[in-house]
Amino acid sequence: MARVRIQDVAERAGVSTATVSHVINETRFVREETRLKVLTAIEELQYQPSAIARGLVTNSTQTIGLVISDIANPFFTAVARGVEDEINQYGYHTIFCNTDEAPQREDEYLRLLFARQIDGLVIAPTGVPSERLNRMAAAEIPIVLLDRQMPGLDAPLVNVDNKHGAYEATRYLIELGHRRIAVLMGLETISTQLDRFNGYKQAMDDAGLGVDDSLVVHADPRFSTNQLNQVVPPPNFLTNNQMTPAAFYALQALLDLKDRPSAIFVANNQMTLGTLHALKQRGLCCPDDISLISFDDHDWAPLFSPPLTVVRQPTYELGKTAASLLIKLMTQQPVEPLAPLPVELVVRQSCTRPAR
Amino acid sequence: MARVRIQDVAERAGVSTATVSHVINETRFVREETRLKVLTAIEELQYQPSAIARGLVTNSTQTIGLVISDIANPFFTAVARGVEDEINQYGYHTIFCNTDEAPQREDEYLRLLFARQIDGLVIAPTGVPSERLNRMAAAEIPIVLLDRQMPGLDAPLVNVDNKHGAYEATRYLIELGHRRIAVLMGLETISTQLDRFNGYKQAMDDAGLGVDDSLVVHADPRFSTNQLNQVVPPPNFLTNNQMTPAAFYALQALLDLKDRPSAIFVANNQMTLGTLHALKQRGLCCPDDISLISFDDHDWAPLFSPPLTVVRQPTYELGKTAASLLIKLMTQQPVEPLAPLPVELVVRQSCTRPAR
DNA sequence: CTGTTAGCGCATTCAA
DNA sequence: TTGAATGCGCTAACAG
Repeated sequence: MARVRIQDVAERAGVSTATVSHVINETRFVREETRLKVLTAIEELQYQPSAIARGLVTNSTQTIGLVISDIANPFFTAVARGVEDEINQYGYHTIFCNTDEAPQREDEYLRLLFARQIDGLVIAPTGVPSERLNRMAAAEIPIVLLDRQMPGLDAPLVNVDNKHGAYEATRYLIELGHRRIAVLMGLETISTQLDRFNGYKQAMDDAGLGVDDSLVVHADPRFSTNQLNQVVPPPNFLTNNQMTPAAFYALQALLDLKDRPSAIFVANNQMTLGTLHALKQRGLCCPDDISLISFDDHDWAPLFSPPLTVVRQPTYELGKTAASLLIKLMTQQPVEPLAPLPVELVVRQSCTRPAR
Repeated sequence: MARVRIQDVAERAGVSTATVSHVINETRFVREETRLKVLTAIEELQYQPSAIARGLVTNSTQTIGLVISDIANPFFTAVARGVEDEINQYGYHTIFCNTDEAPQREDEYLRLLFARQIDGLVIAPTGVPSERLNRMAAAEIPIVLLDRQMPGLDAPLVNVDNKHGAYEATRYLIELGHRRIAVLMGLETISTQLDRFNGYKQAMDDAGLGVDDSLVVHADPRFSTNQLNQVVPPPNFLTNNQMTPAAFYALQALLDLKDRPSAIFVANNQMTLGTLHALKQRGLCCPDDISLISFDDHDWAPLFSPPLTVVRQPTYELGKTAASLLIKLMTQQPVEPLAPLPVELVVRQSCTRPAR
């Protein structure tokens, strides 16, 4: 079944293709009578204009790219849904790209998105400087940075108040009486992780505690499962996200410490999962043996044992806001810098006063 | 900065556009010397062929559509990631569409996907007969049904063994000694839900228990929060998925029963969340007051209180398989019907022998 | 071994 | 108030 073209409609309606085009796009006046003829023909033929052909001539595809780390990461699925919902209202479609934090994958996706002539881009960059991203900016493709800063790139950023959230989390622990507070961080190239570390540091400094380097743990997703197999049997995770096992392994040394910390601040939800499994495997009880507070809430958190105390961030809104900003950029509306979205401490039961 | 075109490359390399096209696509022999000239020009100009223009002439876009209910549903995010990973290996991109189970949204998305000339479609249909979907099939767009059957549509289905999984879950409860076993189902238009109900029914029948209609609960997502506001204060869910509150409300009558069931089989993960919140709000303890088994596992499940006993389904593989089937369809390879993917009972601690 | 040219399906300028 | 003709950037005959 061959595709119905605009010319088929024109012939059936007894008009020119120009007229058909104009009634479809409402781009110049057409006499009501002929307009109806055209509309009827369209209906009868079930005509659907080709977005491809249209894109070629208008130089716009009504498509945006969304480059994130991993759609299976609950944080990003909520964000993605926010982007999608907002952008759809304006007739745009989204191409999803999972980088898994690999700069090379990021680059490859950007190449493809450019080839596909996207009208705009929302990206949570891996953080590694990207020549291609700069070129896209130079080619005047509207870009919005999502969640993470990208030094050297002149694009608006939509993020949450990471530093403040981390500060509040840490201060909460301090107020409960904790002194030895560990922090579990992910990749340092990600500005979000740095911001959260700085919030932690500030709170420790403000309390006169300072940062004990032995309590700062970095989870490295490249540190694969195999390397520690002999030491600790790895739990089976369904997700193929490397951040979770990385956290699991990174924590082993910390938990081996004679002078174990009494509390830990975990800087994202994927690492929280690894942390909980590590505690469980050692038979450590949270919060009795160790208090736990983590960044990012979700619907399951209150059902955990114990219910998780978290810093909640407005994930869905983050996505919506980024998309809405991109719309403005794409329609040449003025855009001013945005304040970070507020976060909120949600106290449940995974933190308690330290023993003794 | 104007876009670099194939002609710019041709001029710079001192050849025709045809030659440039052929070295890019390796579609006819080009003398090594000229080939290098072209490659150099491409490199120097940072030339990126326009996928749009190419699509117009080749009548293929290297894009597929993925129509699901909600990317924020953990089941579908895993599936989506599977589809994405597989399809990317073959150079295809994915446009995601969330129907939220609304036939109207489904229709609108299908319209847009058709306009965008997708090369193939993976769809978990709402189940409502779709004229447009049939037309797409008639237009010979390769289609793979994901997870759910669509009567009247001649397209291969990739699903899991829902009936068997539900059977095993129910039999497990029966073997524990339960007699009054409730089932919580979602929309009846979704074949998956029906299959699971049938598995439940079969197990009950085989055990000589039969199905007690008062223990069959249907969660209806259209039954919005407002309608029961006065009766029960709704919990605040972060997700905007309606299935979760729907389950929460649907369960109220069941839990009000004088002769409450001693166990419940919940037919998907979104409803499990609502169920757990409903139990929690009433101060009902699982598994002491009521045993719970549900369909679909995830990484958080073992960390719950209690750790959830579930029927695990291979979500990621489901997506991969669907995509791989679509690839075959799109490349005219022969395709034979696929057996449902196997599921697995994962026993944790949310089920116990009934009291007394 | 390479170049010329005709469209792909549409929006849009210029004429009428 | 409408039509004819041009070209978006590319691939694929056809020609040489």
